[in-house]
Amino acid sequence: MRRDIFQAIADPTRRAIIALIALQAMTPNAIADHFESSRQAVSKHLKILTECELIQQEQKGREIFYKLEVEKMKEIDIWLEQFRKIWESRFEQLDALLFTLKNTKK
Amino acid sequence: MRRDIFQAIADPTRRAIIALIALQAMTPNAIADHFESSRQAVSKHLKILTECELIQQEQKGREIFYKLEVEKMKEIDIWLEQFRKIWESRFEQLDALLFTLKNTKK
DNA sequence: ATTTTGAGAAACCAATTGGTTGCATATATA
DNA sequence: TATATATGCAACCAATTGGTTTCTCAAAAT
Repeated sequence: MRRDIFQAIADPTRRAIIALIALQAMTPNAIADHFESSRQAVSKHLKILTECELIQQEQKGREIFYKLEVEKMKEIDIWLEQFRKIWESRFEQLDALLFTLKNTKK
Repeated sequence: MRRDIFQAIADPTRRAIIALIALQAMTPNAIADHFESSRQAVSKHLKILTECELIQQEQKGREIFYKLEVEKMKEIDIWLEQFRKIWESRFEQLDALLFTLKNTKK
């Protein structure tokens, strides 16, 4: 069952977890405190995020800190790149149009 | 049942459809020709993409052309922004470190 | 006018998902 | 040493998902 980053970020709770631990690593219990759902539900989300290497574990005694592998997020950025090209070129086209209008007005 | 862009791009077929019609609008049949699955399956994907306003319909006779609303993709870009800040600041930190090493070496 | 074609809608189905509860295990703490 | 705490794992469950087949309707083509 191949995990995929796009599937991982599809769930809103998972996106919230990612944002939560983006700045500092946290334990499952600490993370679960921020949500309605149970620790086990959060743990399942953490498992999915770990499987697609979006987060990493760091064991400290009996606690496990989960930290975001922010580099992995670049994969989404790379996928977006193709569309960014399109919306930017449209913007340039609009820009060129405005320039033409401005100059023909004189 | 609130549709969400992150859920929409979670499915690989849907991502492929998005990429396919990014440059030119296409009919369901034309799109389905590019995939293994049936036209009905593709139509369901198109429905989901329409519901979250990632694509738009243009009726021409009995044909319906689906075109990408590329602006909508910016929503993902905006969400990514917070993480881009983090990975860029890390890069700057690394940059600063390399700079320090280089200068202390002398 | 009849037939073919493009497409949405509905009914159905197996697989997956997000969640729960209960249990097992290892590490702290009393 | 006995107890409390942190966590993972497995079994189970209802809801959702991605898919199929069948049906209907409207627009072209014959």
